[in-house]
Amino acid sequence: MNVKLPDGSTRVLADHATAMDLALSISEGLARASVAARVNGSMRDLSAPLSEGAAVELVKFDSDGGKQVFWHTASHIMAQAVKSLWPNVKIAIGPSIDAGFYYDFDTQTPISNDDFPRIEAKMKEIIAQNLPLSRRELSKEEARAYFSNLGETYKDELIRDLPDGETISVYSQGEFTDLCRGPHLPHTGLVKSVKLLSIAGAYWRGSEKNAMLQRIYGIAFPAQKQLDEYLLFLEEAKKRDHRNVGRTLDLFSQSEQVGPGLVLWHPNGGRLRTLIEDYWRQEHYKNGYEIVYSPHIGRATLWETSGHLDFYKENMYAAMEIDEQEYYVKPMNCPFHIVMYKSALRSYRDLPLRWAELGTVYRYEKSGVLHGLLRVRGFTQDDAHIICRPDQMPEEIRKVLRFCLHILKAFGFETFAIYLATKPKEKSVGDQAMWDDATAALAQAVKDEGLVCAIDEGGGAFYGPKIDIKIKDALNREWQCSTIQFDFNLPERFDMTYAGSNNDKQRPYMIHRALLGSMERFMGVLIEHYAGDLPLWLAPQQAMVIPVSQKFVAYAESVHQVLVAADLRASVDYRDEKIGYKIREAENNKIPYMLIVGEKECVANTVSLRKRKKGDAGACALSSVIEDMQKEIREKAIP
RNA sequence: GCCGAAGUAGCUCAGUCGGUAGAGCAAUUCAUUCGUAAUGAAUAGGUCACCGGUUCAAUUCCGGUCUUCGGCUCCA
Repeated sequence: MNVKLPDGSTRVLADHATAMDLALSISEGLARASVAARVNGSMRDLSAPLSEGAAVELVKFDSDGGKQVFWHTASHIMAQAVKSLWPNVKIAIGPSIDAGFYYDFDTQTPISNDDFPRIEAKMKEIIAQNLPLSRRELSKEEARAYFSNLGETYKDELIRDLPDGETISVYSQGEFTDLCRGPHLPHTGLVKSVKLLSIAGAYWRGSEKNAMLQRIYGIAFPAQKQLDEYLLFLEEAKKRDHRNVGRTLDLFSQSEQVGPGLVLWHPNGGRLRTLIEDYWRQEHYKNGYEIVYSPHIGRATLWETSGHLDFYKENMYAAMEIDEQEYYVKPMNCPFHIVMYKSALRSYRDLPLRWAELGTVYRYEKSGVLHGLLRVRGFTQDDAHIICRPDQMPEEIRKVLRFCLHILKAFGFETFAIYLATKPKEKSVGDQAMWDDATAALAQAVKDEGLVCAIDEGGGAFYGPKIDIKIKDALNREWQCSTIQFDFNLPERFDMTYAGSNNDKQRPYMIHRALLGSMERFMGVLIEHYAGDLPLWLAPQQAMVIPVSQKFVAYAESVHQVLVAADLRASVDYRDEKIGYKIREAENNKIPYMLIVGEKECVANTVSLRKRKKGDAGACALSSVIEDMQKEIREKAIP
């Protein structure tokens, strides 16, 4: 029989040959490295027989699909190990994830990380046995009977919910059998290295109403070296953690006394935030926005009109009474902007209006979700509302998307993942034509910018479709910051209107958007992206003048004066310490420029330049250092 | 909110099978006046998260609360 390979060539194989046979016919190395096969576009076991004319691609670990198969098998191995150590444990689900795998268990006695070595040892035994994974297909009834006999009630429930008549596949390795669509590795021996990483609770089927299961996360690789590299990566991520960097750079803190999810910005963090905000304001004015301010609280009637007291109350803080009137702390800025809109009659000639506010909002977030700067209870959104006519809408969307990317790029983010969320299936407001128009405009804007987006079908808010932009950081992790959302709800609720050209009442379109998301989250992401090594234009401290000894303090001070006069953020390390000590500290504090001054510099009227992480660069004229710095600032150069 | 783990000096962490605690770094003082990632010595610093209970005695055991961490759910 003939099969087609990805390069377009065909290969002749014996009848009933498998993908493994194909691999072996090409090379033994390929056979060893293959984890599965993509046959006519779908993933199959290497042991599955091929059919005449099939298009076959051998999948190795280094592809996304290969990793999925590999980690999925690893999760089965973990489940087998756990079952063999605790036979009464019930197994739930165990998929591969972006990085590794997990398996959910229902356990009588809790498993803890102290048990990881035992589980890992057991897994290694299973791996060493090179157990083949074999696939079997059962009818729904057979499968249910099989798993309920074993007392695996979760598996039974999963099968129960599959469509009738569906063929159900199970995979076995040794004495362990699991419900699984597959495919899997041909045998357990391919998993050369494995490490369990963490354990956490997880609801069965992700619902708070269901039982809490124990989820064990792990990672595995075809070679020990890859595991070592991955563990190194985890360490790197930990080093970048904005909570640690924030402490060492003295950017911010949180306090039990102040309350969870509330951020204290220290002078360094305050400086960074001011720099971001100043740039943000400047760019908004340049791009046709006006900046507005609104209060932190508003009367209950405002939130009744907006619908927040109906739909968002659980996220809002309790009312406070002022002069026998109820007031609420704002969880959003939009109602204020709308009331502002309504403070005057608006004409079609006035639109579009683009109103931006660095609006500080407070939301009750469940205690368990708080996380450093990334998830807090009080935060400042870089919010804006664009109020426009329907005919202006596509252009406004294009503009806001372009503006968004412009701002994000200025901060050094170059790659994005864009998601277009469409009309939800259940509840929504606004007629279908508006949804279609708006969704099409969003999709078109993404296309016009030469970008691609993933469609999040039904993922929109009930009040309109949206685009979410996730930025990818230096470690390729995605962070949600920007969002561009249509709102068909609030203009209606507040009865926003403008006078059309015939003096008829028209309803404007309203778009909410945040570019950075919130100051808190964005700064958290920024810190992790740069691991604290901020670009010069954002560095709270741009230069440190370091006198070699106390004798040169006066000269150091004169250098400092020149830097300050040039609008650079500099200080002098006056301390009576050795130069190595002061340099070490400046490096640890991620100060971009160190200007060392001693006898030589004092005499020659120069400075000795040392750039962050780059080491000694020798003597330079102070003026040329300043020029370099100013250029670097102007260009927002990436370190 | 739920599951699990944790909270000891400013930071990172030891420790006490119940008899009120220790290191390194940081800080302060003194000496040193130094050339590109840690000079030396001394000193000070803790209601062992908080509140109860058990006990002759609790930082240690028990209960509750708060906070943090890892997840789940949710989300800027």
